[in-house]
Formats: sequence, C-alpha cells, structure tokens
Amino acid sequence: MYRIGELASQCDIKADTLRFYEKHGLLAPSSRSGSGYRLYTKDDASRLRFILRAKAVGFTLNEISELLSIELDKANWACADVKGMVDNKLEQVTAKIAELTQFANSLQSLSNACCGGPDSAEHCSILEALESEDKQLSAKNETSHKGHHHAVK
Amino acid sequence: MYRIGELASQCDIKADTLRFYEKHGLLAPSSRSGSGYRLYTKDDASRLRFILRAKAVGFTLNEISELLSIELDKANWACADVKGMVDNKLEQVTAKIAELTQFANSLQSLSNACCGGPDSAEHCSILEALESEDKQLSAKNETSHKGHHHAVK
DNA sequence: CTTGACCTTAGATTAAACTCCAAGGTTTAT
DNA sequence: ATAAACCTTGGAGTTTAATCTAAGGTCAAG
Ligand SMILES: [Zn+2]
Ligand SMILES: [Zn+2]
Ligand SMILES: [Zn+2]
Ligand SMILES: [Zn+2]
Repeated sequence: MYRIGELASQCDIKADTLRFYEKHGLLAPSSRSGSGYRLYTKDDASRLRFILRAKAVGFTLNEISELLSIELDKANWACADVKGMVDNKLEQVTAKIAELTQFANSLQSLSNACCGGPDSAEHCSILEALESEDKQLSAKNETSHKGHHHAVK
Repeated sequence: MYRIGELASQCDIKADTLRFYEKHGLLAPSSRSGSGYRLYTKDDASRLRFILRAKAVGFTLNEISELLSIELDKANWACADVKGMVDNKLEQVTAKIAELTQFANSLQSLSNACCGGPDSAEHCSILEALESEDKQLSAKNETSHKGHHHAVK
C-alpha cells in the first residue's frame, strides 16, 4: 500500500496529478486509511503505469479512459477496436505533423530571406512578406542574396 | 469602410473572431458608426491580413502582437530582432514535430503488432504492450507475424 | 508537545483561440 | 410596418492537463 506522495514520486508525477486522475475517473485508490489517506495497491500502481505509457504514445486522458474500459473488459472488445483507436490517433498525429511541417517550411523561407543583421527593420524581408500576399518566399530561396534592401555586412 | 460581418466574410473568419482580436488588442476598427457599429478601413483590413498571414506560418496571437508592434515601429527594430522571432518559432515548431514523430513511431509499432481482426482483444498485442514495460514494440516490427496470440484470418 | 512533512477538501487559475449565448438595438427591403 | 439580416454588450463555455490555494487534519521524531 502506497500513500499518494509515495506513488507519485515513484512514478515521477505530483500528488496533485493523481488526485486529478481520480477526479476524472482514470484511477481511484483501492482504499483509504482510517484517517482518510488514499492507499494505492500494486494493481493501482500498474494501472497508473498503463496510463502513463498511453500518455507517452500521445493519447489524451479521455482516450486513455476508453482504453482503460476496454482493458477491463477485454473479452467484449475486438482487436479491431483497439487497433482502430491506435490508427485513429496515428492519423491525427500525422495530420498535426503535416501542419507543423508546413509552418516549419514557411518559417525557414522567411528566415532565409532575412539578413538578421543589426540594421533597421524598415526593409526587412520577413515583415514585407507578412505585409503583402504577393511577396511570397519560396522554400528553395536559400541561395538568394537574402532579399534585403540594405547591405549585408 | 466595412462593417464587421463584411470584413469577416471577406477574410473567411467570423465576426466573433474580429471582436476577439479587438478585445485582445490585435485589431481595433478605426471608427464606429453613429449607432455604434464597428467600421473598418482598408488599413484595418491590411492589418488583419498581416495577422492572418502570421497565423498561417504558426505564430500565436501573443507573438503576433509583438510582431505588430515591431511593424508599427520598424525604424527602432533590427532585422536581427525579427529574424530572431522567426528562428525562435522555428525551433519550437521543430521540437514539437520531433515529439509528434516519436508518438507516430510508437503508434505505428503498436498498430503493426495488432492483427486488427474481429477476435477478442484478450491477447491484443497493443494492450499487452501498454500493460508492461518489457513488452516493447520495435519500429521495424512490420514483418512480424503481428504478435497476436490468436490466429489471423 | 511541538515542529515539519505529509495528507484532506473544494474550488480557482493557467494557456490558447476562439465560439456561443441572451437580450436587445439598427438597417434594409417589401 | 414588419420581417430578415445585421449589429451591440457582457459573460459563459470549450478543450487539455494539470497546478495552485486556503484552511485544516495526521503522523513520526526529538
Ligand atoms: Zn536585413
Ligand atoms: Zn530582415
Ligand atoms: Zn489480434
Ligand atoms: Zn490486437
């Protein structure tokens, strides 16, 4: 039996987090001491580790709730259900990566176009690009003479 | 002069969003009609487009506020400042991509290990992997016989 | 028997970017 | 004149995952 602080430090999380998980139905201690302290069993600890592993692969707490309810009633679920959740998540993650990659490419183009020097930003290519649609930066702009209108040191 | 709904539909956002931007100091209409309607000028519209372009490359609204204050006082800022913000953001975005790529890899491994069939999840490799540390899935697991303990159709 | 570390609760706060609502005033067209 | 479409305000709700606060009980050591 672990008290909340013990289990928390064992798993490198805060006691607050454990109370939060309890409030949201992810993990309740199996019992309480006479004075009301939460007491977690080894099974509770395993369940927590399941939660943390699922978090580590990107599932949200809501999704982990679903996963836990499957876990407790495996016989009534199919591999297809479980794999479906994983594939679904993978799709979301992949979509987010695509969006961020777009951002990264645009940012890289902006960065490439700017000299980054100490001179006034009055003709900064980054600002100009944000000001008007037409002044787009291409991703292959790396060898440009930095697009600036002032001399490069 | 555009009314809020006009400008919003022109830029493919909602009037609510414009009010939100105003409340957060990003964009205020230059004037109001006698009856209190917001009236936006062409300059206001340009500023909005600046905001939307900055959003499209991944900046948060707070960062866009900074960018806007530089934009309005270019002479007192250097290219280095602007490029610094861009490079900083690029670093953040890159870090997030790395994290998500980790997630994607783990999820792919989990997915690869599961047959995804209609049989009971009692021996589902995904669940087993989440249950215990040791049963890790490798990313190169694709050619495995799906790790399941039940027959594949 | 007191100090310090630990525990309890309910509820507020954080960040991000909207989105929606109610209750009412204005414009425009028919 | 009346309906439809638009506008106003303040404030609440959404999502995610905690984190923090206040006010107080419990426990082991010295
Ligand atoms: Zn420059
Ligand atoms: Zn520049
Ligand atoms: Zn299977
Ligand atoms: Zn399976």
